Amino acid sequence: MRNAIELPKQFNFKAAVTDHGWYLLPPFQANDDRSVLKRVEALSTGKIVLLHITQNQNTLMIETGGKQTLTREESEEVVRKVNWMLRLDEDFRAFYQMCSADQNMQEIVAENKGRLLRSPSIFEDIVKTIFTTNTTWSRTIAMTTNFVNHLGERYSNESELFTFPAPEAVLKKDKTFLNKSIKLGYRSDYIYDLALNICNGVYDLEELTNPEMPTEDVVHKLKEIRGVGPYALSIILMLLGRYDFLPVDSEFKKHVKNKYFAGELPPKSQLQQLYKEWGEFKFLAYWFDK
DNA sequence: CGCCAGGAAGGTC
DNA sequence: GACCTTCATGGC
Repeated sequence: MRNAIELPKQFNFKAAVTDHGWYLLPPFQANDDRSVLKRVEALSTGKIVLLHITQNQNTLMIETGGKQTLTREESEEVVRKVNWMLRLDEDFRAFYQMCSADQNMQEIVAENKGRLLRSPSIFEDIVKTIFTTNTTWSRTIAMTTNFVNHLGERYSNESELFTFPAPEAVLKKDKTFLNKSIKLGYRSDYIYDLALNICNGVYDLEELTNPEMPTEDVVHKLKEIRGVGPYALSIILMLLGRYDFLPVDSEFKKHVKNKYFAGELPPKSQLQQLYKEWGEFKFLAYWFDK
């Protein structure tokens, strides 16, 4: 089955997919030349589909694998989720205007960059962000792969592909399982508590996707999540389309130390002042400064 | 063995 | 606020 979405005039498929590392984490996968993005996704009806997403001129083609036929509602859900993942509705005009005025950011406008891939659900993005803290990228891939393969739903009988687990699937196991089998280490507590608070209705993550909500309110709610500190907060806000906060981590420090401070790291207060002229686009300014 | 990896929590002062 | 220690795990 096939769905088509008309793309914005300024759109770069490969950049949107690969300018952030999420496409390397299951259930996302890309082909060798990164012209196709795939993903197993569970729809709210319970049907599990394999999405095959690619660009054909000014149209985004979404094929759902196999012989499956989708109802109208299921098709609409697929389109809605792909729209969110690739940020097709996000308005980059103000950012591009600032880039146009900066000699070092001309490429961003010329190549229609700025969109960074995100997961269909904010739960998945928060979990994956916690998997990036205080560890290496290879461990992040390992944790995500274990998490998906042990707790996700299988695409089909012959398949080794799985969905990203719902919070309910996490609660079917205990923290020891998360620790020993999925090897989340001390993050087991964070992930279990997050899933528990979602299922209990303590957290309403969907409201965080509402663009009308003031950023300070989103920040306040995200800070309540154990495992989400300043770095993770910045990443999650970026994934929600809010670029006000810098992800000041070891990678950020390495970058600015070499590029702006001749190998000598300045005090923390000074780090937070970097890119401040970019206002609500500080994250993107840093991200594309690399 | 110790140190660190795209940190964060919980504690002290 | 600024600092300190501890937290699993794996790579080196």
